[in-house]
Amino acid sequence: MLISYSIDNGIYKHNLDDLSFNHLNHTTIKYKEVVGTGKNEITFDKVTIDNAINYAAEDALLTFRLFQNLYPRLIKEKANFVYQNIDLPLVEVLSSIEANGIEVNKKFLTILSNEFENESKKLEKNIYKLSKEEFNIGSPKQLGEILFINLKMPGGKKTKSGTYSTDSSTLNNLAVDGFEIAQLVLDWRELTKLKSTYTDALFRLTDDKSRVHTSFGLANTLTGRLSSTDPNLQNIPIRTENGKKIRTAFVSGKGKKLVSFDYSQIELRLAAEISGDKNFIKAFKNNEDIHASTAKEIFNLNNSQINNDYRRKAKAINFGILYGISPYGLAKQLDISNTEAKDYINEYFIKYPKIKKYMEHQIDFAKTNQYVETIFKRKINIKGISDKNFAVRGFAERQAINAPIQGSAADIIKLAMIEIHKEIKLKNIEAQMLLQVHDELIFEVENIKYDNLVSNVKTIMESIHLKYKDFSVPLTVDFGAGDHWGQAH
DNA sequence: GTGGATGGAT
DNA sequence: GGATCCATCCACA
Repeated sequence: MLISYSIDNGIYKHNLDDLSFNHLNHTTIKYKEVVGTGKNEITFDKVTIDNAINYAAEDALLTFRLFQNLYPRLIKEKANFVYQNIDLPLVEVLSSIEANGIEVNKKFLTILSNEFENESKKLEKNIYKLSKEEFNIGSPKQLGEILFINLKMPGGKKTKSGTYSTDSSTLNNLAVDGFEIAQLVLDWRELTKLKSTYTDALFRLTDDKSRVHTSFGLANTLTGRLSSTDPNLQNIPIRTENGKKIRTAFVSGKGKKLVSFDYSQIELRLAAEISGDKNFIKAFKNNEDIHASTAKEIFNLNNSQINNDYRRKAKAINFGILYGISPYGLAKQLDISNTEAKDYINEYFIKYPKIKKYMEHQIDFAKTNQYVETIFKRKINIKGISDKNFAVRGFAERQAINAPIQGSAADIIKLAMIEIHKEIKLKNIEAQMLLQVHDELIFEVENIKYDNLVSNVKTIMESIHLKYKDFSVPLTVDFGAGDHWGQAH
């Protein structure tokens, strides 16, 4: 468990009784205090059983200081709802998730690790053949010199620090131009990344029951999302074929299943809800394919005219909107001209006028208040909203647009987690919450309790927000089950 | 030890 | 020059 007390980003207190000490070697207690203009940070790292008593003594001091210095501001800044009803009760839930851990198949991890190793060794040999010399492929500096000096390839762009850029888009361009070595390096990068960051690291972090226990950060993010470390279980691969294999290593115990529930398009739904855009709300009420629906609107298509290319473009714009897109960014994303991108965005704002209003309002609000807020009034401070530098200002503006959406989604799934945790206890459902991945919750459940879990969890996730606020847009949850995470998702 | 480059997720 | 994170590696102090 990783808890911060932070005034910048919501305020938190914890009670020692709330914490599980089953996995103290995974426990980091972090105390952050900001008073006036000074910043004072005390970090307790890797608390062990031996010093738990000392830690308890420290905690009394921290709690005292918290109430003396921070609690008055908590009230004054009206952040009390989020504190009392979301983040504080979530502490117990996270503690339980961390203690549960999730089982991994160590044999399979070993097989995967060897497979990745062998494949990357082969690639290495082929890369050296083409480069005519051996070098450290993992060094961007050496790689850049090989490609752009020795082999004289075109398109060498320097990074800030003066080395040649060798990121995936650069290498991809070279690969498309027929430079075989670039594709080999991309493949090599994928395999070595999977091995070092995932298969080997996960193996190393298992306990004596083959389970891994992450630590969740409750106050590490600007928007109110959780974060996950040691290992980070919120970025397990899914996009590539090799990456997907990693998810197969996360398994359920004998006689049990892993069940995954995920919110469908929650951030776009919240954008519709917060902005009040009629067109968007209608599409969600009718349970339409939202990207196809957007394609119809902005390209003026009928049902028979929609194809994957239109849908892909509409999807990129929808996601771009959430992030406060610029025509330049969209152009790059879709590989189209700036003017074409600008046309798309203009058309978008014509069809979804309240979205445009929302964006403008967020920027105004942030300029006036130096913060924005989620549906549940979580405050998110925004720095640089009036900066003279357009890059700094633009960044702040995009934060002002994105943070309430991302943060509201975080609030909602947190509320659901708290309620589900209660419900599982109350109804004696033999199931454990294992993971949260921003819009997804994963459980391990006795086979015979599966139906009970599904009906309860789905209902809570889809309706918990209604306890506090009426919504125009429905929230929907998809679920799946299997013997491993890949199957459940 | 630390910052930069890179890349994994939502 | 699209938001939020975290881990790994290299290179340099």
